[in-house]
Amino acid sequence: MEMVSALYKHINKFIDLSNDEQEILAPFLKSFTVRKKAFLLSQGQTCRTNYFVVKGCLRLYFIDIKGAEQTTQFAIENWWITDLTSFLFQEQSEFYIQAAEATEVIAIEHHHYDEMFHKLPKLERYFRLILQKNHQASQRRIKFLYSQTAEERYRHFNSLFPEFVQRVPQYMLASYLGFTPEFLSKIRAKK
Amino acid sequence: MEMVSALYKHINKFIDLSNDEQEILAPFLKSFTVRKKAFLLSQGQTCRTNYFVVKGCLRLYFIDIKGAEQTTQFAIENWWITDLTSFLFQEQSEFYIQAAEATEVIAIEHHHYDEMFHKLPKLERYFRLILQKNHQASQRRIKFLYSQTAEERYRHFNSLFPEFVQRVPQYMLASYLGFTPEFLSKIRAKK
DNA sequence: TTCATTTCTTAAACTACATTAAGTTTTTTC
DNA sequence: GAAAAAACTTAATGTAGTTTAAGAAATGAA
Repeated sequence: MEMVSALYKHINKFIDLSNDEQEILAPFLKSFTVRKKAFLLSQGQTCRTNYFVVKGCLRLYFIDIKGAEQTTQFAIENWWITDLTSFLFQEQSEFYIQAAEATEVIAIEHHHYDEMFHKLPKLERYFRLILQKNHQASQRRIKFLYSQTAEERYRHFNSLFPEFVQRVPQYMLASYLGFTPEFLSKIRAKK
Repeated sequence: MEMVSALYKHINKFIDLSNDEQEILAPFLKSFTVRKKAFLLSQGQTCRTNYFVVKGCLRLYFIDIKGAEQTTQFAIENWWITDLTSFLFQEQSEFYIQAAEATEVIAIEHHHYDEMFHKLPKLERYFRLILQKNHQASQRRIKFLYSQTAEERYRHFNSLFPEFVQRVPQYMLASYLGFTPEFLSKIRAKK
């Protein structure tokens, strides 16, 4: 299956997009492959792109004051990912976006963004629904961060996404869950 | 100024809403006042409403396993607040929404939600932009939670929102920032 | 204007998790 | 398939923040 049709398929889960409308959208989309560990954004650059993951896995992270990588977000199949602050205001990013695996992505450029919504107002609804899901996910994530211990967060995440836990290195997962790789080792060691 | 006009004004910062369109929207809005400490949602209820704060302050919190209140969100003037998971899927909420001060709110009911977007598709854009801001705020918040110590988070928040810090009790602020009220006292004591 | 309630403070004892450092295993590369 | 690089483990030591508990201050109610 051609890459962009994965996005059309996803959009059609939320709104009805006719063939004509797909053709209007097409020129705004660029699809390509990134290999494992390649960067789509680095600290200091302006984030010019919103990425849709067709296949594979991207992660958003920053380097904290102690020099450690802090992964704040993963994006797998059918998720969008970007540094929204940098993307919206076209200012320097403090984040990196990196491929955690070889990944197929579809990109929409910031300089096309307004035009795209202008030509296809229907997409307002699609992105509203996507952002609503995002917001919902954020609310749940904050709740877990505030109510569970490190060990509970790991066990909970592991029970929700057992296959995903296998896909990424433990040090990425540890920082995503808010603790150190050493502590994750310790948790896994018992039982 | 009448309450709902505060919302129209806010909407008009993002999209153009004609007088006619305002009249279409009006029947979907209910505005009222809640007094300090009153609840708009309690754990176990289904969240049927999305709230817009005209004036005052609402907070979203839950009770953790140890019985402590964990404030995960505040909403002040011109912010929307709801338990999105409960609101979207009309399932039992694990949260409380409580007035931190006497508060003027505008409410949109879940059973009007789809109809509202149907009659006023323009609002898709408004809510997309609002949710985009939300998502951006979430990304920044997660970054701060992952990179700063409790003390740094307090000082940073305090420098960004000095007036707000005065408005709410310290125990709400402490849990919002992810630590105990006792620790906040300690931080404030030094210097 | 007093009594009750809520909020804030202080300090000692405790703990979940971080840090450091060295060694081991796994994966990648050529 | 050997060497290098990346990822993971283990364990001792350290610390930021919690817990508990009691008292003080502020706020609210009658």
